[in-house]
Amino acid sequence: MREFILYNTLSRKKEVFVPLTPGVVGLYVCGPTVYGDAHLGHARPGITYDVLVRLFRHLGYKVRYVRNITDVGHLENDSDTGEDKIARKARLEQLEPMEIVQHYTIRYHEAMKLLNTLPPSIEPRASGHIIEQISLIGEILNKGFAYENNGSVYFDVEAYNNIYPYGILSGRLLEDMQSNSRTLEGQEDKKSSFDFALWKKAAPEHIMKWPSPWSEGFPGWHLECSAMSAKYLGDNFDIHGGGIDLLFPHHECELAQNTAARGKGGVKYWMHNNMITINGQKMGKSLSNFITLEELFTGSHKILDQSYSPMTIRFFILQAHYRSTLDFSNEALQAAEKGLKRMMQASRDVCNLAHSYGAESLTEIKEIKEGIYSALCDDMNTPIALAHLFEAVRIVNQVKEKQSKINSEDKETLVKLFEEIVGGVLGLADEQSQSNTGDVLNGVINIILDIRKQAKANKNFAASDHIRDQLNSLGIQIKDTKEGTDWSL
RNA sequence: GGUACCCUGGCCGAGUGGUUAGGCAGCGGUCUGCAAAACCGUGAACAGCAGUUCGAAUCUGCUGGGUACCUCCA
Repeated sequence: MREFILYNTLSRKKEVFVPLTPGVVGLYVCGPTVYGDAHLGHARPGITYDVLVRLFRHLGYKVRYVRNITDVGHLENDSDTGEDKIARKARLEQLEPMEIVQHYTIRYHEAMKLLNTLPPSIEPRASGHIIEQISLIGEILNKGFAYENNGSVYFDVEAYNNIYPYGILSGRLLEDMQSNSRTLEGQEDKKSSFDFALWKKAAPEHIMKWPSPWSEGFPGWHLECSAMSAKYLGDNFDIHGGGIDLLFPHHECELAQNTAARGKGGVKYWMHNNMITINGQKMGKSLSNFITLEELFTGSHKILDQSYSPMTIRFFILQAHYRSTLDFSNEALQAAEKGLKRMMQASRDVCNLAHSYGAESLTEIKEIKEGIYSALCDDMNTPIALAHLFEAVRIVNQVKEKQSKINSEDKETLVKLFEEIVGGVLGLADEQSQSNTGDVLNGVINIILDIRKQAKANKNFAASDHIRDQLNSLGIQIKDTKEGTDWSL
């Protein structure tokens, strides 16, 4: 099996990936808090970890991919009065919290499916794992790294920091943070502002609450990932992923909880995707400068010049390395759209290439293949892999245009590359296939094109142009090629 | 204020010491009744200054500009 290199946030270095169990990968990724529509920012981790999973499977690993749904415990802020995000949305829309959760979970799944991401192996919900979370709080309390106050339980960062280093993941020191902290309102229950809630006592009117040894309440946000990752992947597992904005405090707290309860962090490789920016600024809910995926797919947002297909978004994201920020702009999306179109055209053409017996083998093709694999296995460098794939596109086109020849073995290599890498690992599906337009429409258009062909043969260009214009006004594009006339909606 | 990161050609975006990234746009060409599309080819960059080095986009320092995290955020 080929060596796979992965950047580990914990060590701040690229490391050779060695799974805890040979041939098996356990991956946990922080999923969405379902209180709003998925936006372009959500597409980044969705696609990043999807490609990671696809790549591991392609390389022969068995992967268990766990991605949670946060449906409780995620507060608007860290003060005692901070409202649960979902409860708040439910109050505003006069719905049950679980109606909000159901609605946005379904919509999230739909968006992820359009982006051609594979579903996770397990998709646990925080509200379905209250028992596990309560039991984890008990362990942390027993070890002396948490305290109860007024029905709520808080993680004791200072006590923890006396034994284990708090801040190793995000690279900060508690002392630094203490000397530079802002004072927040409404934290009377906590010993220190760095302490974070493991269990919160719920107000009487609160719906999302469960009984516990301490109070009727609900679990803290950071707790769910510790509890659910351990449940489905074990106390030790290979990779924990998520957006880089979750590094602190979420992942730092998770690591602390794991260590406090079990004496070890439990995660071998921490992996973080970077942000998508808009005009150089992070795209996010709190900044309300985000574009939802639906708006992108339909073009219904004032800053969008046009709509962009899910695969365009996917391609756009894959053209940047996952650890780099990626700036959104119409220009960049349009460039991605055209590049993708060319890639997919070659992907379709490669199967129909005529190979020549006795044509010399192109060493370039082997180099391209090697380049693609080594790029993907070097911390999942998809932009480099795509660059090599575009070299393959050029070869396909040259053969297609009869500017060069290819033997059957090389052709097979190319076919496999497009199938297994473009379609399989990168997950770029062909959106242009006409199979879904219906046989009747296909037939009708073919009849019309046949009439136009006859008009052209008779040099009746007025008639042929008229047909073209009429079809155009219906949104059907006509392309005259050497082989005949292509059309697309 | 603390910590970290970034600044690459018109745009997006790879690249950690010496060789063409790639995509889009541009330009030149092929094809075509025309158009569109498609295809081929191609010029162009490393924020500024100083240093290390035989040699730096790549290492070091300074200056300028920007971003992220420190409160919820993918």
